[in-house]
Amino acid sequence: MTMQSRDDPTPTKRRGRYANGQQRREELIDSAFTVFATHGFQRLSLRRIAEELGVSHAALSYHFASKEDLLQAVFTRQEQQDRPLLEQSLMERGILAVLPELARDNEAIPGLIQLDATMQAEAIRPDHPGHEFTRGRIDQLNFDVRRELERERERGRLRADLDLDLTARQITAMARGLQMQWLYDPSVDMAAHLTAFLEFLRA
Amino acid sequence: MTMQSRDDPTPTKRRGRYANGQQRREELIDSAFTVFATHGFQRLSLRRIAEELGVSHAALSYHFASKEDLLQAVFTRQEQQDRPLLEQSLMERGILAVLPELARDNEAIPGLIQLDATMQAEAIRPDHPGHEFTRGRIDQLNFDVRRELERERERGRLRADLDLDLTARQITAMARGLQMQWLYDPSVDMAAHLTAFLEFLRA
DNA sequence: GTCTATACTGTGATAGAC
DNA sequence: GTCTATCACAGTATAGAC
Repeated sequence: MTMQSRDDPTPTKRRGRYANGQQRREELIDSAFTVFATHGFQRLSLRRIAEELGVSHAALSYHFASKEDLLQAVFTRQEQQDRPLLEQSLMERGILAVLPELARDNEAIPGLIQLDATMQAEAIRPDHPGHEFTRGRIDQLNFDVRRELERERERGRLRADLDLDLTARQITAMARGLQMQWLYDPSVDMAAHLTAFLEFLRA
Repeated sequence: MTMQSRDDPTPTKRRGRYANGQQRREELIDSAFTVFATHGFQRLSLRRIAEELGVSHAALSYHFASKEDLLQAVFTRQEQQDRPLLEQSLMERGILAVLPELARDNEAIPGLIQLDATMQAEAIRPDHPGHEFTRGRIDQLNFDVRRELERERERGRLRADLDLDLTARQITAMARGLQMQWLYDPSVDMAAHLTAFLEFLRA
């Protein structure tokens, strides 16, 4: 269950209409990723983003079907980049130890966290173009967390009486809520709040 | 500490420019409140809202300094309406019992919950006109929850080893996160997740 | 005082020139 | 393939009718 909700054309070429616009697209995704992660993305608009990337807004519109498409590409890129290292950490130390660290790491990329929170809120509308994508990310996260909790339980590090579906959702919900509060007040210690909660879950 | 962040002119009259536009404003707030709570507010725009209320968008702009001003007025109205009953419930049964009920009540007004979530995400930008207002609401909520937790502790219903500031934020964060997930999937049982968490806190 | 009519700026999207 | 030119719609502001 990988839930690859993005269309992924074979890396070399496809999509008939153009020969290798794919490569240009990848370049733009990388640039956008960097801009969002560092510069912080205040006042997000296609024209402003394009300006940062040194292209026209229409050029961006050519490479990405919509603004939503661009943002989704950035997130998919991030996920793919972080996945290997994350899986390794989880395997070695378990989610109970890794989760607070993830929260701390996120403090280094406020722009992406803000973008994520904004996207998620905007896409609540069922007819929003990014609705299914975002819903899929939420489900996938809950699924992944649940799986990691199972592993912890197998290792005897988790209380035996927990409903793992429920617990997974509690964790992802609290993490989300803490992110929002942290965005409004950077002195909020996301990791500390998560750690205190995870203590309740330990065997 | 009431944190009355709205300007509140004396009920009778003030504001020099008009004699009693205040009353018309109140009417519009009531109508808007009803529309948001029931109709669900999909595709929010001043023109669309005005259409629902049976006035022109310019008329709305006359009574409210900005779109943000209108939305804030709606939320302030809701808070003032619910406050007395809420305080009574809290006094009688305590937050540990009332919170899950509140979550259930919220399921009856998805439009307002969605509006709330959207506003909160949009106002993350420090230069957003609603930033301070929203930040104030978050702080106020954490403050109120913390106070109620203190009461529960005094009544001996709460574990003695809890950091109440931290616990309050855990609660509000999880509640927020659950709301978001529920907006994407109405089968998510917010009350059940909250109840299970509050169990950890009981003496 | 309240509202209609109108216009200004900035947004995301897109048809068609190159 | 790429990007210019243009579009429809957003929030906001204001002039003037009533």
